[in-house]
Amino acid sequence: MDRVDDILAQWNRERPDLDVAPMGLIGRISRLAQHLGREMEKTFARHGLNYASFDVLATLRRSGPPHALSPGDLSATMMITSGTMTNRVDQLEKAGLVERRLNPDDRRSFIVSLTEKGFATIDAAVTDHVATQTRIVETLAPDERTVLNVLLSKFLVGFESE
Amino acid sequence: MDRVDDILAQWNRERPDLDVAPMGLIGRISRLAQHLGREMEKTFARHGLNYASFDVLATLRRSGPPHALSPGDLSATMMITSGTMTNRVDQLEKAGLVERRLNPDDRRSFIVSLTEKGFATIDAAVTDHVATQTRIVETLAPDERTVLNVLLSKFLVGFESE
DNA sequence: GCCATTTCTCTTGACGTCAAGATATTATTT
DNA sequence: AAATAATATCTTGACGTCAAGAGAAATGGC
Repeated sequence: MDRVDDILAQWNRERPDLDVAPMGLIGRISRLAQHLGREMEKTFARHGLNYASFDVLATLRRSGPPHALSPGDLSATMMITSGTMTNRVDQLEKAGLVERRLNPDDRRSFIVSLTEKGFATIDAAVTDHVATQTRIVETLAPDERTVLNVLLSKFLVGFESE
Repeated sequence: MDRVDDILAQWNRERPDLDVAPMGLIGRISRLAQHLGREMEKTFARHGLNYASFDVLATLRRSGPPHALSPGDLSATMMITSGTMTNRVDQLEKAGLVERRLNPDDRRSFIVSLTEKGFATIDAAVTDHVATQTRIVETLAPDERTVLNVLLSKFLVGFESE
């Protein structure tokens, strides 16, 4: 029994002609994402980051050596527009966590690469981040997490294949 | 196999010391919420609304007659700050969808109520919205939706009880 | 009854995002 | 070789959100 149940009960009373069960499923995912996001932000803040900057640094870090990608490559995995990517890189460059270099092969584009400071920052942050996440998912039993992952993945593939 | 799996594989290669399974679960919920949100916005736009305005109108509508609540009551169910609520009501008032009236019982607060136009707008929008949601969740079989709901609810309660 | 505290809403300034368009470069066609 | 189309990034202006704090009114303790 969560707050979404209350919302559905209200709809059933006021609009009995509607089958609002799908609203429950989608509402739970949305609200959960909101709660999770806020919890994650706390961890990021401890390292002087926010979700946006963590996302960029993490993508560079996990891409492996030489920890450098173009803005286009970066935004491909991030569900954001090019303008947003420009802004994110600007902030990180000011903070000295990444560098923008010319791409010798294509002068339209740049290469965004982790600095030493950026590498150290993201390595510490991601360690902390995983610890936070591990604590959070302990609400669910291991086999529940497995089932949840399978269902979410199936749901997600429907969007990503479009 | 979704894009989150690719991300986890990268982390396993670059940071084998970390157990990133929790990141998969949380990442899927976040990405799904983002996809779902964008899909919902399309429906709202057809009725001249966005997520923010739909949310307010829907809360007033499902609260039942007289379809009126204070800004405080409204924001209690909406996970937003008071400043955000002020802005939302301002926009809706400009559009003629809600009215702000004095609360005779407490002169610190107002009563936000649906106008006739607001009522008609949200009734049409929510009908359309539920249709969209119904289509979206059809990716999953009915019993899969049931299981997913139970697990998400359990996860959600952990946050809401804090 | 009075004062401190709490409650409720609004204001301000900053931030992250997006859509649309501008600019520069590369790729393709003719 | 020139003209056209496609690509990669950045710029601009608008929007929604939040945190922090202000102002007004209600509440509780003395």
